[in-house]
Amino acid sequence: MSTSSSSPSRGSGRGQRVTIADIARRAGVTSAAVSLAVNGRPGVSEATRTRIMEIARELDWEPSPAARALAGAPVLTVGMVLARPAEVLGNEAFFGAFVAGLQEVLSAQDYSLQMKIVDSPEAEIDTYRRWFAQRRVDGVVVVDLRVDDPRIPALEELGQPALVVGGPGNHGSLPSVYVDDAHATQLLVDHLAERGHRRIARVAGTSAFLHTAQRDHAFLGRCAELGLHGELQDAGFGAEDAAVATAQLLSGQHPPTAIVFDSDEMALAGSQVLAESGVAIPGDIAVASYEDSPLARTHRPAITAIGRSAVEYGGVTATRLLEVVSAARRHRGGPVEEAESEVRALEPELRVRDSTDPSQQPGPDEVR
Amino acid sequence: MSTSSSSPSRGSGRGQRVTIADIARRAGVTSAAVSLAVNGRPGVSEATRTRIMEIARELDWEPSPAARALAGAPVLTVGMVLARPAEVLGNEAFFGAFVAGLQEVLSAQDYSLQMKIVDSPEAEIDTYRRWFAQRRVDGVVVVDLRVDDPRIPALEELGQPALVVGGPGNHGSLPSVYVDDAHATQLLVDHLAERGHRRIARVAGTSAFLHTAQRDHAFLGRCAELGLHGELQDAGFGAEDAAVATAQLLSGQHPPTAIVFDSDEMALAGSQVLAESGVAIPGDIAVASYEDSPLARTHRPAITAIGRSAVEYGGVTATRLLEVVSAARRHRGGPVEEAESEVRALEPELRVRDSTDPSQQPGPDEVR
DNA sequence: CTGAAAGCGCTTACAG
DNA sequence: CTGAAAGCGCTTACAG
Repeated sequence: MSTSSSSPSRGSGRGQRVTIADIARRAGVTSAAVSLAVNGRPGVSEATRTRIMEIARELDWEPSPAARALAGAPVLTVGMVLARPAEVLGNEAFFGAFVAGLQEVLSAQDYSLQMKIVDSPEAEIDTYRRWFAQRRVDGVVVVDLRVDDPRIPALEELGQPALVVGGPGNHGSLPSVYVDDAHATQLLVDHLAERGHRRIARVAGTSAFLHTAQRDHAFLGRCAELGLHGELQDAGFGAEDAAVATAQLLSGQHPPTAIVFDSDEMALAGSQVLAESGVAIPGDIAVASYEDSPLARTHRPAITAIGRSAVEYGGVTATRLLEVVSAARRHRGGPVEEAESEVRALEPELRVRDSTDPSQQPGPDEVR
Repeated sequence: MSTSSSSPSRGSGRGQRVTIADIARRAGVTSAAVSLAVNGRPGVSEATRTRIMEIARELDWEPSPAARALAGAPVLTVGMVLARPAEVLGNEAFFGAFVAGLQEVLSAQDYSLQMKIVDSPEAEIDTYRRWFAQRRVDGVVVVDLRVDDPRIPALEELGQPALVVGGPGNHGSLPSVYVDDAHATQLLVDHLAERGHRRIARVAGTSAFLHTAQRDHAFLGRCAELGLHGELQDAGFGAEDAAVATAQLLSGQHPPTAIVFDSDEMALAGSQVLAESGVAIPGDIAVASYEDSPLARTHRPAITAIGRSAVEYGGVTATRLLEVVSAARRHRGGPVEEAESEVRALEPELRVRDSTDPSQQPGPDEVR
């Protein structure tokens, strides 16, 4: 089969990319038919579709995302922008796993993820505006939801597919997925109460984040319900702030007998301070974390933590975002579907370890 | 100024996007002139260029990446694919900071970063192939360099802009950036030798990685030069493997008096094992890490570590990749420039702390 | 179910 | 320095 049959390539043919025109020529159909065939759309018979697909594979054809996008098709990319100090990303066990979960689902649907790090909410909003104006993305996922988040009204006004990670509530008319922080809080408090603790402190991360506020609220609420003394101690995010907060708790009039930290990093830093001060864990003070990680497991005592399966959380998020994107595509311009606009991604789970319960033996699931 | 002057929009004008044609009409020039003007290319007078730019801003014009790409311009995106278990990303302080450093430089040049997580080197190579075939990216950055890395020949064959992070050496004909692991190793060993240690162990990560092999080699070499007893203990990456390796070292005939770990996570896990076994740090055994992090600082004793400024490393990488991309664009098809094809990104720096030297007082730089 | 055409929004030679 | 045109590789109505 000689490939050089017709039309000597006009112009300076560099690269000589395979296009649907090449496939059409070989198959003896028009390029429109090829388009329908490879996109699995009705309009061609099953027989020709099969033939076209075979030729496409034979020719090693790869669709041109640029051409597709220019012609109005989805660009098969979703975006996520992060407005946090760069270094923080590396210090959180949660984030990498969440991204991995996102990627897994997106890749399976041939979608890619575009990420950008900026240094302010304004820059973040501006990025959304430009991404959509340029048609760089089909939708975005919004993380680090804040209590009074300026991104929500901005995205509502843009009217483009966006999925909010966080809640419940506070996501305006945008669809969202969330993990129930109130429930996680209850699991922790109840567990500690069962172990006989009456004075519990919570070392909390940045209060601007919605989930921090929700944890605070649930914490104080649950403590009140159970007749416990609940104490809040603000800290930024990060090891050093947590260490300072822990030291402060120790120096108080009536130090707590249990401390709950907002992340694994904070719990580890706090535990160091306790150990250094000669405080036994959990003998004198019990320790627990809202975030699990390998270090939380290998630490001695191993740290009781909430497991959230960040990978799964990411997966649910991606799945939902893709739904939102295709729904928006279906009825363009129409309002985003209201039904089920808020989805609980997964259930938090309490992993009890030595730091709150010395009787715990590392089970087989801890060994890997 | 009425906007409705000419040509009633043909077709079903939805969205009514602003294009260079609109700008051209307003400016009384051709759209080609607009293209030249907004791309800062010669061919239009300074006066018209200024006028065009003003109109573009007035009209809120955003270039269409799809149209640009289709017409042959760069797509302003670089890619990075990761073939590691998803969860690992979250557990390493290095990675997030590295990505942040990349982003910072890329964003400033209006480039974006596309990331993908896959589960094998084959899938990674396949991703490169498709990315370039589809013209999704202008170039890629290759991380986690392995000793005998199949990606190198694959990328050489593709002949597309790619920058290898790692080395020195082992990057074939591709350009690379690296941090001198041999030097870092020497800093660590020399420091421990100065403190009087004669039996030093190194708990090493996955030996498939080139930098692990280079550290191994440098470690044994430097120990030999100084007449020390150097011992290698293999471990995967991650807390649990490091804990096991540390326990093994302790149970040996002649336990070392100092242990160097390949990452902060490993050093923390190993330190736990030591503490649990009643081994004093640094009294009985000194501990050091190839990777610094907030937890390494807040740990007690604070852990001596190599500082690499992952953010800066990422920045240098991005800068170099952009150079490679534009060089490739300049002389298309021609060979990639050979000169300076291997760049040392930055100098490792030893941060001495209590875990090797109890006399260290936390300096003002440790407080933040 | 299939064919021929217009159009997406740019860039790039190529004449003037 | 400027104008008119072709072309990048698809998709999408619109006729047959």
